[in-house]
Amino acid sequence: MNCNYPGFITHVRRYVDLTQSDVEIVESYFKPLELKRREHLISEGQVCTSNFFVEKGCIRMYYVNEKLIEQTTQFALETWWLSDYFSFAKQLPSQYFIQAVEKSTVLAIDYQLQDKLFSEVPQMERYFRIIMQRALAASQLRTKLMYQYTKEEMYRHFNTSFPQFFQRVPQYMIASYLGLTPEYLSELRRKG
Amino acid sequence: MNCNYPGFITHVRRYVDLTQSDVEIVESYFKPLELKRREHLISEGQVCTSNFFVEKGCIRMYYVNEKLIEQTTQFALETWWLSDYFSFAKQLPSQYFIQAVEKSTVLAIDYQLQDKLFSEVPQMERYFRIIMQRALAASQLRTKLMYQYTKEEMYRHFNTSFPQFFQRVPQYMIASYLGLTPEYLSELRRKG
DNA sequence: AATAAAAATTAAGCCAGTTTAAGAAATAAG
DNA sequence: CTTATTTCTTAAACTGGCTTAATTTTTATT
Repeated sequence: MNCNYPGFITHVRRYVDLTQSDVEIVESYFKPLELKRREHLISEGQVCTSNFFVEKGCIRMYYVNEKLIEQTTQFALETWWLSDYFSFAKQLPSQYFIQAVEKSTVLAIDYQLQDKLFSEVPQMERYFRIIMQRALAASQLRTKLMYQYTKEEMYRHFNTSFPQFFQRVPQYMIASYLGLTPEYLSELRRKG
Repeated sequence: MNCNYPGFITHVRRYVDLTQSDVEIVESYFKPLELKRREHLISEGQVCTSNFFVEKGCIRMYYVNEKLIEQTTQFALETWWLSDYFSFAKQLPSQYFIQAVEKSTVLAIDYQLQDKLFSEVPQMERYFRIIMQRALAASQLRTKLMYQYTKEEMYRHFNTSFPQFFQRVPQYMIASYLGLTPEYLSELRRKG
């Protein structure tokens, strides 16, 4: 395949057809970002001007709560999109940080350029329609898990569903994402 | 405006342009449903074949938990879309019920017809891309509130942000949606 | 290899919110 | 208007998970 971002183009082609010339146009709209571990894509107070696609690595979104603790609200691994969609859609300041959890490669599409891309390659509007719907489905599923599981069950579910994740991400971030304290997560791990 | 579903067409036109002939095509794809209070649109085990737009009234999505209690996960008022997007996108059985909370008018677009609509009126693909992104933004906001607020704060926030809602919806549904027991909600209301 | 900084563990005390159970009030149905 | 059903309230006992604080382990830096 003749393209610069094979992970990304393969992903797009799972949902829509792109000719070779489409691929070249599409790629020209995306900016690759090489991120060191713990490097930030955006910080609280900035407008989230881009939507981010994870080519390689892992990023997270978090905010800092009133006790000055980082509360992780989302992770994104390879082939996942992540953004503060409120800030992105309205171009208003974000309350979040978006940060690389480990060394990562991310593709960024700018809010300002999106519409131009859609008019040049209409399939990309379809691609994003499908991606947004899929993200919404994932979000509904997660909401259901948060209602139906106890904190202990959240841990066990997450641990058995994504065991590799525990190797890649510090425990305190996982604890925060699951809605429990690091101390309690530690207790649950000991229990086995 | 010359159309059958003015609430809906006005909403679409907030996001994309439609000619009069577009309007006629679009409307032909939607099925109006008149619902009595407590009438169901879908039940657990069925495939959620439609995406629902609330013209008038209020609908909710809920599942029945292991204690046989109805757990409400979402409400939709006028101009909001609601569906089980996992079941809808994959055409697999749903774990949810979708029900009218009060007498309602809903427009349904069928999964099977969606793609035909998008090829006839491409602006509708754009409309749904925007709607899905907006729903995702709302979902991210809600997730943040669930992390940062205590149950008492959830109640107070909801109560001051949507006071009319308390008049329209039984308290036990609201309690469930906010993630607290009806007993505790009652106690909070007494406290004022 | 030595030092500093960050992350994870352990344990005791505590409390926000649940559970249980019974009764009162509101709404719907005949 | 009467009865049945659904919804809401009250209160006491209970507990899952948090807080606090001190210690150990791991990771990063010089």
